[in-house]
Amino acid sequence: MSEVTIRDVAKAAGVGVGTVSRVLNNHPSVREATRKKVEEAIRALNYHPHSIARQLSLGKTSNIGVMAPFFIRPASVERLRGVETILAEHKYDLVLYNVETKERRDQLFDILPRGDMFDGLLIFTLSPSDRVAERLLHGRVPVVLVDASHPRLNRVIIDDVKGGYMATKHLIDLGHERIAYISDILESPFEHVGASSLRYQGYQQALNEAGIPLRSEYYRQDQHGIPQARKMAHDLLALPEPPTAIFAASDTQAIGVLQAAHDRGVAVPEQLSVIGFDDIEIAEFLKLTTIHQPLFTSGVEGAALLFQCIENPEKAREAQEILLPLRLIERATTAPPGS
Amino acid sequence: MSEVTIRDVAKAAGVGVGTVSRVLNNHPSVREATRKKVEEAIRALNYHPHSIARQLSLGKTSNIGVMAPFFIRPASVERLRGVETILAEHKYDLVLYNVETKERRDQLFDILPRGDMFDGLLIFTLSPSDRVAERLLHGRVPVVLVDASHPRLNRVIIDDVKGGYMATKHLIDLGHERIAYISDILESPFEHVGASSLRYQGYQQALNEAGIPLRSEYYRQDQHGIPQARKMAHDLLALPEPPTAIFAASDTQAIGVLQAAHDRGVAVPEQLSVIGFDDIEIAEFLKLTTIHQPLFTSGVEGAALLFQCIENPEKAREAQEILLPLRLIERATTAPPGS
DNA sequence: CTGTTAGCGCGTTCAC
DNA sequence: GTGAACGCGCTAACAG
Repeated sequence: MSEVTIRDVAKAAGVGVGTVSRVLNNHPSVREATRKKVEEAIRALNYHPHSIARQLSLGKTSNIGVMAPFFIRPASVERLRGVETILAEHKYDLVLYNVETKERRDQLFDILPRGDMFDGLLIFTLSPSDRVAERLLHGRVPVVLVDASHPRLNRVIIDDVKGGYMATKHLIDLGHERIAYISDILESPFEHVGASSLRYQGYQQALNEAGIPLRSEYYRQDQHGIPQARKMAHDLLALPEPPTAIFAASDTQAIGVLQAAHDRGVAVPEQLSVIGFDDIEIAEFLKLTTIHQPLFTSGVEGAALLFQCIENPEKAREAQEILLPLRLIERATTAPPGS
Repeated sequence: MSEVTIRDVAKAAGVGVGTVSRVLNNHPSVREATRKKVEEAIRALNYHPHSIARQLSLGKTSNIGVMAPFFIRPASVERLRGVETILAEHKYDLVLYNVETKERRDQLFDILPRGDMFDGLLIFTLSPSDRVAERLLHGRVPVVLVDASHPRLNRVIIDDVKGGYMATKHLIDLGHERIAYISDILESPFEHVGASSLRYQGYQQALNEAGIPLRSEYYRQDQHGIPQARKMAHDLLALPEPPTAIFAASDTQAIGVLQAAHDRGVAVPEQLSVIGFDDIEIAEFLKLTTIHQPLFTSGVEGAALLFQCIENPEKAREAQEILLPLRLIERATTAPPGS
């Protein structure tokens, strides 16, 4: 089965391949009678056009590529969902390039601009260097960044500095002064992927503004993940003068903090305030105070912008920036210190 | 950029296209000197082979298709991660077909057996009918089912009946008699996707064995999701004679139950025992007692089996069944009734 | 060893 | 309105 080609159909219907092709793409100029005949043969042979051949001939793939680090993280998944929604509308499929190492990332940055395999590329969370951006810009297909940034590329982002500021400010307004920040690794150009270090800037900014000195022992970084965050929180809580509030760069990490607090019998929010970032689904269940960012929407906007670029290539050079709003969601893990 | 073809390289290097192709696929029979020359030209022109053309010529795509309902669910994501691990080893890419409606499912079942676009297909959680299985069997590419079953297809599964039994038995052994079961919708051939109804069978079996009569008011079903589960649990808890234990068909749903208990001030596990299914990442954090199934492993095993089939086509007809083990993980949400 | 040529399956002119 | 020939970019078989 399924070795049947357009030629077989043509033969069976007693017409030329051109006619079959015209029927397939419902071209107007084909007599009703012949159309019927061809459709009959198609059904009889259970013929389906070979999409690869079609792609080569058309120069179009009907695929969208998504390059994402750790697509398993709740935030990425939520974004992907948004993307999927738009793809379905356009009858496009999704080719996923997961990246978990620096090598893989660079390899993909090298290969992907070529852009065979898909008609447009979405890059999550990985901000390209100038050199890479240049390649992307001159590649065969349009590119849109989501949760990543570069001045010359189309992008949908949030203001991470502001987000960090908002979270920290909330804690300060509550009366906290011993405020810690934990995040994934900032230095690694791969791991940090920007956001955490921008949020850190916001954190510093809020502290400065309030005249609260920065304490290096209140800042910890490690690989992303619940257990790592738990460990960092333990270290923080074991300090001679432990923080009264912890700002975690992601809700996932906030969960680790909650866990550590629980381990040590530290009451949240009475003895420790915890604020996260993202507002992933379980955040509500955990009553976690957090900074909400429009995850699903970012996928929708990114995909929509990408399709605009595909349909209208000039658009691709515009380097539009879509800034999504942030919102503080006060739930039950933050309160005045010692309350 | 990137419109450069193999012919341009050939011209630039002053050789024939055949030679360039040979260099590309590092065919042994090409003199070192010419190879150098060609590689030089390739670099100079920044040439990358067009993969679509390559695929058409080779009849091989280096893609694996994954068809999954709601790939956003933690369980699917975890499986995908397992798949990704194996794909990376084989230098294959992932084409994702998300299905959220019956129509989409049927459309994919119709199109996908054609198997252009990928060299092998993984189907998650969707058990095909006999008719579809037949199509899959005669399709162009091998298929492996993960968390889905059909006697004629290769598959990696768990014993869901047994899982349901284990969960219920655990509750019974603890002394519970008023045991409820909540799940997603069983009837919908799409939504239920088998597992929940099999687990229900296990639930009934354990009850029967213990001589505990089945109570229809103790069984609820609704769409999958935390809020829906929360509502079902509320209904259960509002019963004149509420259950003392609830078995949720998935951890996600168990979270909804926990939430409802919290809403009503019902202490877990003192006044209500809760057991889930899957053992997703947050289950540990929530101290949720649950039935652990090897999610990540199922992806690994499924992908590995698929590659075996790709390399060895006879294997594809074998309809091998890989049964993954289940394990009861006792944490802190179950206890004797009224303890 | 290497250049040339014939497909891979389909869409698309271009004559008829 | 419709059939035949060509091209998409590449690999493989065949000469040389």
